[in-house]
Formats: sequence, C-alpha cells, structure tokens
Amino acid sequence: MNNNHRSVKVLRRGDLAKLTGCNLETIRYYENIGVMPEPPRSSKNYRVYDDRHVARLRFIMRARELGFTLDEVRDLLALVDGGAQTCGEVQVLAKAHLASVRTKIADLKRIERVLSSTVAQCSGDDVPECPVIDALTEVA
Amino acid sequence: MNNNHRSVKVLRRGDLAKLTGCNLETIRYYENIGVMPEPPRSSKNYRVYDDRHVARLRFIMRARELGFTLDEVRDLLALVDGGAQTCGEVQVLAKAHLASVRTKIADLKRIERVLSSTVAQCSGDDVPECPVIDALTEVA
DNA sequence: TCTAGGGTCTGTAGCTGGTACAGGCTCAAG
DNA sequence: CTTGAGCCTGTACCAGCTACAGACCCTAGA
Repeated sequence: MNNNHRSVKVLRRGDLAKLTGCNLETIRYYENIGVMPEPPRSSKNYRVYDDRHVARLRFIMRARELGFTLDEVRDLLALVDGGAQTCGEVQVLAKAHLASVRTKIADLKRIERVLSSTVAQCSGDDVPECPVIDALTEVA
Repeated sequence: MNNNHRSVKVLRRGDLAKLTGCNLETIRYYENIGVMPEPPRSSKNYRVYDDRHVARLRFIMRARELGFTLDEVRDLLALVDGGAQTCGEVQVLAKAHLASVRTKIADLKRIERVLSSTVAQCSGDDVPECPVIDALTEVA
C-alpha cells in the first residue's frame, strides 16, 4: 500500500522533490523565504502537498531557469496571486529582467573578446613570457 | 608633512584602496583568503604596503574583471609566484576560464531568446491573459 | 517482536565574493 | 584638549541554495 493507491494521493516533501526535480532542502528554503506557501501538516507534523503546490513549485523553477531572482519571482507570484494581474504589469517585470539579462550578455561578451584575443597570442610554449600574464600585469 | 613627502612613501590600507579603487574592506578580505600577502606592520600595528602590493592588487582586480574566480586567481598567482610559470600553464587556465565564459553566454542567450519572444507576444494590455505567465505555468 | 533502513522534522553551518558595522586604538590639526 | 579621521579586530549580512546533525516516525524483513 503505497502512494500509487487510488485514493491515497498524499504528497510529502520527498515526493514533491521527485516530481519537480527540485532539491529536497530547497523546498523548505522556498517556504522559509515565503515563495512557497506553508502547506498543511499531517498528524505527525509532515508537510502535505497537493497539485497546486506542484504547479507553484514548477512555476518558481521555470522562472529561476529564466534567470529571475527570487525577489522577482515573489513579485510575479504576487501578481498571479492577486488574481487581478494584468498582462501589462507582468510585461513590465519581464522587460526589466530581459534588460538585465542583455546587460549580462554584453558584459560577458566583452570579457570573451579580451580573453580570446589574449589567449590567441599565447605561444603555449614552455617559456615564461605570457600575453595573459602581461595583460593582467600591465600598468595601463 | 604628509605622504607626498619625498622620502616618506608608506602606504596604508586606505592609500592602497584609493590607488587601486578597491574597497577598503575587500583588501583585508583578500588577505584573509590568502590572495593578498600579509604585509608588514608598523609599530602601531598598521598594515604597511609598497609598490608590489599595489601591482598585486591590480593584478587581482583585472583578473576579477575578466571573470576569473578567486580560486582561479589563486592558481594564476601561484604560477606567477612560483617564478617558473610557463605560457603553456597559464594558457591552460585561461582557456578553461574562457570556456566557462562561453557557456555562460550561451546560457544567457537561450534565456534571452525565450524571454524576448514571450514578451513580444504580450499585448501589454489591462487584461489577465499573459503569455509570460502562460509560459511559466504551462504543463509542458 | 525486534531491528535496520528509510523518510521526515528542526535548526544551523557552509559556500562565493564581498560589504558593513561595532568598539577600541592612534594620531594630527585646531 | 578635543575632535575627527584613520586604522585595528571580529563578526554579521546579502543571494540562493546545499548539507548535515540529532530527533522522530514508519514499514518491511528476519
């Protein structure tokens, strides 16, 4: 008699973790910081989840995969939970996040250019002179 | 009589911070974690720096600007300090770092694509239906 | 029936790369 | 002689987790 039994569909923390691929401890962490709601408890004080918790956690995980910070996730969830969220409001958050993603890309591309051009100048030989070290050391 | 006096060129922590643009506390942090050496102390226990410390800190800061982690910086410095570093050894570290930078760029570009295409579908109107929320909620 | 193992509960510490602040000392100028 | 700036130390804090200790609880097998 396990959780596959027709009428017994109680999800515990480990089940939620497996269903979503989320780390077990992270679920508790999300609860602590208030992005996951406190679930009801069993008589033995075990957290009891249902389908809405699964959906909620998946939402959070997808937002994180898209690089939203947990603060931003909180804002998105607040809109959704408010029930009266509008496409316009969400768009504002998403556009702001998109801008920060683009900034990060630009920063990394700059780094990539400098690094790749410097590395390209390396002889790779068994000699002490190295363009990478020079670039890091130079006075400019 | 200040530090501009010809023969008195003692650098204290604040001077080093100003010269390099590094945060005052960060200098101590770098010393704690062993990327900056412990400098000699004055009679009153003040840290006393010289030109080599300035060069060292600038090296660290440039490496950080290029996205090297402090662990990687430690490795670079170990090679340089070893005295017998070779261009080949440095190149290995730099190439590895370059690869991780490129991975990050690719990840962010993927995020950028998803976000921008989703945001582009937004009406931005005062309506509850929102493609961004849909993307975060959908079962797929 | 006992026991071994898994799961869960809590609080707390650790990671990276800093930043900041409290409480005490020293020093130079006014 | 006081006031302010600078320095010293240790420690706490940030994000976003991850992990571990020590206590329960429960079930399956011997």
